[in-house]
Amino acid sequence: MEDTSIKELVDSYINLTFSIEKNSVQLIKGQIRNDLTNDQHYILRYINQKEECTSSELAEVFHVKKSAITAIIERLWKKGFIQRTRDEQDRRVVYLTLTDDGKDLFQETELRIYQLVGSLINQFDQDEIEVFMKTYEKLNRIILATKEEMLGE
Amino acid sequence: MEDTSIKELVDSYINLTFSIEKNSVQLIKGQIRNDLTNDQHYILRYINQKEECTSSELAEVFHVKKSAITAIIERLWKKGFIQRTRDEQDRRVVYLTLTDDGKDLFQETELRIYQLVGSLINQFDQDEIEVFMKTYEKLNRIILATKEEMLGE
DNA sequence: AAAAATGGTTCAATTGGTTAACCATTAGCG
DNA sequence: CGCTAATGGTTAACCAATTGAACCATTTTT
Repeated sequence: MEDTSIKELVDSYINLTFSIEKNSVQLIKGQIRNDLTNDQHYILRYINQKEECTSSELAEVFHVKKSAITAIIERLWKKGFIQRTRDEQDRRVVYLTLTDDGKDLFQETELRIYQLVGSLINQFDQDEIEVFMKTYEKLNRIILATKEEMLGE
Repeated sequence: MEDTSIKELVDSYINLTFSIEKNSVQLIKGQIRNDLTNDQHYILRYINQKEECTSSELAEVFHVKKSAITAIIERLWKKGFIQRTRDEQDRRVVYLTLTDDGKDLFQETELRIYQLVGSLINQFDQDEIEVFMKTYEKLNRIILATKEEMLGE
């Protein structure tokens, strides 16, 4: 492949990614209760699907420092969506879980997000979806590999 | 398609998107000078490729309020990357352009981002890329249409 | 000429992020 | 055993990004 077409390809990819990302964020925000941000919902999701979830784990998955997680958890805790329980075996550890309120809010919001994303996906046909997801997964693997390579494992 | 497989599909899509997005942001951040954020670079890019760029336009494209743009532009202006010139025809309007420093910084950073994205894309073969980009474009169109539909055109 | 709309800015408040210092607790090792 | 790492989490100072509301200056509309 010559340089010009690679250049154009990268160009399209960057522009498409930008557009899809910005507009998706907006669409998702439309499904989330007004006093919660998208990332706050994603954090509820992560805690919900984890058996035992800690701040350190969240910091790693969300690619931010632990102190940032502390602040976010504090806000969600103040709103009554999250519980903190100390591990009695290792008293440094604090486990995060959703309260009943937190679970209710999460389920309700998640349903709406699933309906939204489902309605987007439904506009593609089976073949398209399969091929796309396969490449999308490969892209994910390549990005992860590149990241580990660049940031030193 | 039955509900369970749609549910799984939406699940994979959401998780993949999350992972790709978070990790891409990190990779891109690695290509950008330390005193600039990713979005600041994207704003330099947008201004660079536009003939005449205004705050209102940026606010629309980046899906934030004009006051947020004012703040970002102010920071970029303080660093000497951006110029503001009043339109003498319509004295309400302020045109944004890159200074020479801004252009230099932008070109240099953009080159590194293109190399990064190019190296990712190069790990796919021609067919994969073509099919993926086609579906990716369709996804973009569908998201835009859905957005207009939901937010009332 | 008066009223409405437009393009930008300012300001207070909230959220999210970093760095650095710190506390409590546990793990490792001579 | 006891001192030193290391670990998990919090706190505080600081900055960037964002919103909403009020506002200024300048067109546009009526």
